[in-house]
Amino acid sequence: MSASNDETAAKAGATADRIRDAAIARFGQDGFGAGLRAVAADADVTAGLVVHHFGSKEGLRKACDEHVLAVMREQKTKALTDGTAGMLMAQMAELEHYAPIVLYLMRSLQTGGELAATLIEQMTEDADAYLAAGEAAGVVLPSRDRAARTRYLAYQSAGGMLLWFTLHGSNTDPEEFRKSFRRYVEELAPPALELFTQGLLVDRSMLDAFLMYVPDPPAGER
Amino acid sequence: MSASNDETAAKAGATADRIRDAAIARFGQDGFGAGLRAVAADADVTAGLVVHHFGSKEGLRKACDEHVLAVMREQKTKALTDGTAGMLMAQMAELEHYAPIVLYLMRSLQTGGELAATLIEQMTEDADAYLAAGEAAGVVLPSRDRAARTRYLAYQSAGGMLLWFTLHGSNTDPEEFRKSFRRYVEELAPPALELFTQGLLVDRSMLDAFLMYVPDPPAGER
DNA sequence: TGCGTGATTGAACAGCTGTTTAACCTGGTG
DNA sequence: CACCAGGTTAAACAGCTGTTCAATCACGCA
Repeated sequence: MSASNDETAAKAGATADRIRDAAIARFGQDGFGAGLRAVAADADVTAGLVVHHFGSKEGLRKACDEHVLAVMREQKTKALTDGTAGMLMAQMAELEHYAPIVLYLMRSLQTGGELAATLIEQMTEDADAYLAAGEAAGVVLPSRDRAARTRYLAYQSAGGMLLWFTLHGSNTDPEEFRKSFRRYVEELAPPALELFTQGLLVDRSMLDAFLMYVPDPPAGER
Repeated sequence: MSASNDETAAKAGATADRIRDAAIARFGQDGFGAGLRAVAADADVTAGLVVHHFGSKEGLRKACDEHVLAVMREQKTKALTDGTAGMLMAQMAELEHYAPIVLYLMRSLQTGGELAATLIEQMTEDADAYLAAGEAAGVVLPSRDRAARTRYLAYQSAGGMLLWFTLHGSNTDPEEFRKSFRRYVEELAPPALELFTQGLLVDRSMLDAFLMYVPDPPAGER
């Protein structure tokens, strides 16, 4: 009894999960404008069953968001960085298995919304901790406004990646997505590291010129 | 005769232009999923007239792209930079008048497509010339791979701005858009200039570590 | 064995989409 | 004046959208 109970519950949950996973993949590939019937067909069910399980299309997307968020939290513990360049590669390799979820995240960033805000908020928190540790260890230079610098770096790196995939991403094939991701890192990591290492300008004149227009961030109002 | 001829032609062209401008504004605010009837209503015409003038929705978008591109080219001559911080402000102030076009460009970046690719290509070219001039003038540090660095900077800055407006942009109101744009520059310009001035890392160890994984960009294959 | 509950389906719904068609109206031309 | 071209409109088209409804099916429970 309990066996068949579990089996039924498992099967029922399996169907809902299958629909959710199909929705994540389909939304990630075609955007959130994809129709319910397309998602349903991917999961070998009917459109009516999708709304039966998730109430509405918005409910389906909310379920997708929550699941992606759960996976992110689960993976976050493993991703505690150590600061070497090899870790970047390792993370990237691991990402390949989670390609649909990464694609969904990219589509969320592209569209906006709560998940996207949460994602970059979490990225900012992680980067802040990472940079603070680096600063304490003496490998990262101190900043006039560390929070502002972290936010800047988070927006730039996430936005740059988003733009890259918006322009060069063959979002239909996860295999192509994997290649595109590797090319992105290979092409943009060297100049990024060079910029982080040596900067761009030879002196402080432009920085000082701009600081004359705006008050010092930590001092002024707010 | 010629007067009424011109008047007729002007009126006819004016209607098509009015539809195009309405489409630019509407697409910029609601995205390219906006319906033809919404665009038509904004221009006080019928949906049928829109397709009569532009053939199809894709034709309408193509006309919008071309017009935006033309405005960009026209404005490009004025925007020849001089390298001071004040020029950034001036450009920004001028942008406020072109808010619908800037919004349309942002939406193009968000959606992808030919215009978006052309936009960042042009940004890259401009930045490359700008950086080369700065390098020659001795205010910009040389790079291991100047093209890669330029591409990196273009993607990062454009993508960061895109992401900013995707998350914080009240894309309905052009007034709100203006405020959002100012806040973006005020919040992100200081850390950007700081990064450009002093870099982020204290030494070359991370750069050297990464360069062990990939061949030197100018030397290796390609 | 029968009851009942939940998964699942197919059909129908109203509303929107881009596009087509026929008619209308206005203004310039022969 | 008649005529034709082109701007403009309202209506209709097929197709898609999310959602609803009734019916069917399978299975656990008493």
